Amino acid sequence: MSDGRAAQVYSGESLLFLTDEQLRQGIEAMFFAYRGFTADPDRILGEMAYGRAHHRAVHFINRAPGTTVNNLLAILGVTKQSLNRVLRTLISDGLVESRVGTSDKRERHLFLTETGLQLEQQLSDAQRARMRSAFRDAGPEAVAGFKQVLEAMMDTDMRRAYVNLRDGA
Amino acid sequence: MSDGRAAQVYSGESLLFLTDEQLRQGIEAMFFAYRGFTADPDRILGEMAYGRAHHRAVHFINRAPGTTVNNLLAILGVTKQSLNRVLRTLISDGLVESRVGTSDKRERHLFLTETGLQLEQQLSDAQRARMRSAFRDAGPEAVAGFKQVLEAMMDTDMRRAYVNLRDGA
DNA sequence: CTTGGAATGTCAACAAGGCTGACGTATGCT
DNA sequence: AGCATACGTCAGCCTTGTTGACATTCCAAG
Repeated sequence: MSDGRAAQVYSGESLLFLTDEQLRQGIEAMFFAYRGFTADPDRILGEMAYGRAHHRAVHFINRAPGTTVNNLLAILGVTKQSLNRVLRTLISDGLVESRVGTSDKRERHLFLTETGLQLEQQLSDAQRARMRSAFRDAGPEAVAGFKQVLEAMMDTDMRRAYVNLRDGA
Repeated sequence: MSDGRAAQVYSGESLLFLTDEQLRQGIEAMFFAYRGFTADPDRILGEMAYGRAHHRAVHFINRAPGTTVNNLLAILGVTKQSLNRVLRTLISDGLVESRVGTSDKRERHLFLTETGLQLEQQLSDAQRARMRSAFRDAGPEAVAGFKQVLEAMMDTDMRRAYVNLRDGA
């Protein structure tokens, strides 16, 4: 199973960054950092009747306005029932608008309303503030490495979704 | 609120890595990567009666054998009731042993049994495999940056916990 | 020695947010 | 006409988080 020893043995050069110890550090760093990553928006959401699931929906609708439900489903990686519960509250609270598709009337295209945009701003300002601070502390080279490793850690489908969003598919 | 524009304006040199666009990429990278990060252990846990919470408990007990419940509570950032539910099943299933403290008999010290160690190995092998692959693809400099940014993203308390674990407190 | 507080465990109730399964409706395609 | 697709919804279940209340055990201070 574990080839950490092997990695150490092979490291005539410098594969020391692949030791089990280094990998464990990476795992724990992901765990603790993700907590920080979600902490600020969670605090804001906690004061309202919303949760992390609402944040995710609002984020990606803002990111790709007019996206369809199926599309969002694929990006979020949840079931339609799960997403629907969230969307229903967002729509009835007037944060999200659902428009019937023009070419294909089966599809619903999702948009943020003014209120929805405000919430998105509030949440992403909070989350960006932490990210900005972390980026600034670490510097541009570190940020490049950070993104490189994260991208390599994604499942293939998610990497595709990520790259599409990034490069404007 | 958002000072992304400001960052761009100030970037006589190279603060371009602090633009809102770059920060958004970082945010989405964290989101997608974390999904990959937990996917493999989740699959294994799904086949048993366990979930991600059990994984976390087992991981940190293995990491610091003999740790107390309070200690684990602080690291995991959940309530004792929540943790207790998980620990109870792990103990009654014979994966974790809880020993009354010698110096302070109020404390319970937690250890993995042989079976517990096996599960931990299985889970962390799976998780390390993905981390190793990502590290290898990205290379040592990227890994250094990855850890640097993640560490800067943590809450102060969690950073302390992380560093203590890393440096063997 | 008594008492207060700390550490732990447990019960009950609840909520968010996942899941599956089943079903209905509208629409599009062949 | 009939099948497939997109979406919504109802019902029920699970995990994992939360509060609040309360009991036990034990250390330490008075």
